[in-house]
Amino acid sequence: MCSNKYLIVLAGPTASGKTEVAIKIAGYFQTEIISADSRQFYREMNIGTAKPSEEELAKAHHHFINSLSIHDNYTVGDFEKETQNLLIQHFKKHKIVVMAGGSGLFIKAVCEGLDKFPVVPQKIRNAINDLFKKEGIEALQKELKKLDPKYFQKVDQHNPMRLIRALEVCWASGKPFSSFMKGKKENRFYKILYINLELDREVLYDRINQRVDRMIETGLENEARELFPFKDLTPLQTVGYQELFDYFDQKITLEQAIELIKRNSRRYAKRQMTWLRRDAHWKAFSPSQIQEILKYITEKMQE
RNA sequence: GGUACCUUAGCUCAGUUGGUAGAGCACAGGACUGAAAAUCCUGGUGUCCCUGGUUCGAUUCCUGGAGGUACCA
Repeated sequence: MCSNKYLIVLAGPTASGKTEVAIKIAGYFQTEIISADSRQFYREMNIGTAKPSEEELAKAHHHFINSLSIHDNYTVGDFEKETQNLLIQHFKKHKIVVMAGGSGLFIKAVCEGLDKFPVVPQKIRNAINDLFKKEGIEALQKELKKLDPKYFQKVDQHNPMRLIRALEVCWASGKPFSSFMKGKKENRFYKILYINLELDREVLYDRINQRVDRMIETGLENEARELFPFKDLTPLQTVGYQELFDYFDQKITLEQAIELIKRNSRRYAKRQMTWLRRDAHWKAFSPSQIQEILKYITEKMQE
């Protein structure tokens, strides 16, 4: 397919400098930014998600940031759909757009598409969660083995979330989960440039640790305290909040919570890098190589 | 200054009746199609403080250092 529309995907681990680089790219090409940071969508979460500041948000239009409440139910499927609609509109007038974020699955959904699965009523998920709570993972394994033996062979059988997800689709549709999996990549109507920000591990970890200290200084504890009543909501299953919730519950001290936020952020960054590593299409830059990045994009668009 | 105890992985420590060692955490690698900042799997990374002695062989026993902790002066 021939297209002169370009989606610039800017990824990289947390604290690698995506926000700043994305704003510079958007500024240079006079375009907008689509966020692919699944936690920055939520209005109620600010400091802990390292959301762009007011000042940064004013420099470029950011889509999806502050678009949701923590009380909303939102899935990566919704994100894929909304982003496609947005891109259709956007590319009518513009040639290029930037998508920046660290949520690998969300990026994949936009770039390659997800298979279509039936909508699962909340009741069904609750029922399966109850089953898990009462009878353990063995019950989930047994049930999935029965309903979708093909996927059961493939799935990580020790991972309750994988099992629950597959089972809820089986229960909701009456068909095996694997029957919905076509595994075919979507042909997008735009071209995609994959850019990945990389830093030495030591430097990255140092940035993460310092950023956590800054979050604490700027009031993360108060932000988390206001969200404490909602600590069981999915959006709050997030590094930087769960640790403080444990502190509020007097399970750990504040100092311990801060150390854990740092550690869990480092681990999160490591998982992000693992996710990005599995595809070879990333072109790596350091966050300071703005000129090189702009040049790379410009050259690619002329090809 | 004296006495006692300690020194083993990045950290806290266990252990080796003398055959070069193992836990927790930290860390590393990986998986991952609607909970994804979630969830799950795998992995010990080492001048056993230094020096000399005994011994086939010393991280382990003995001498002498160095550093640390506690108590007594």
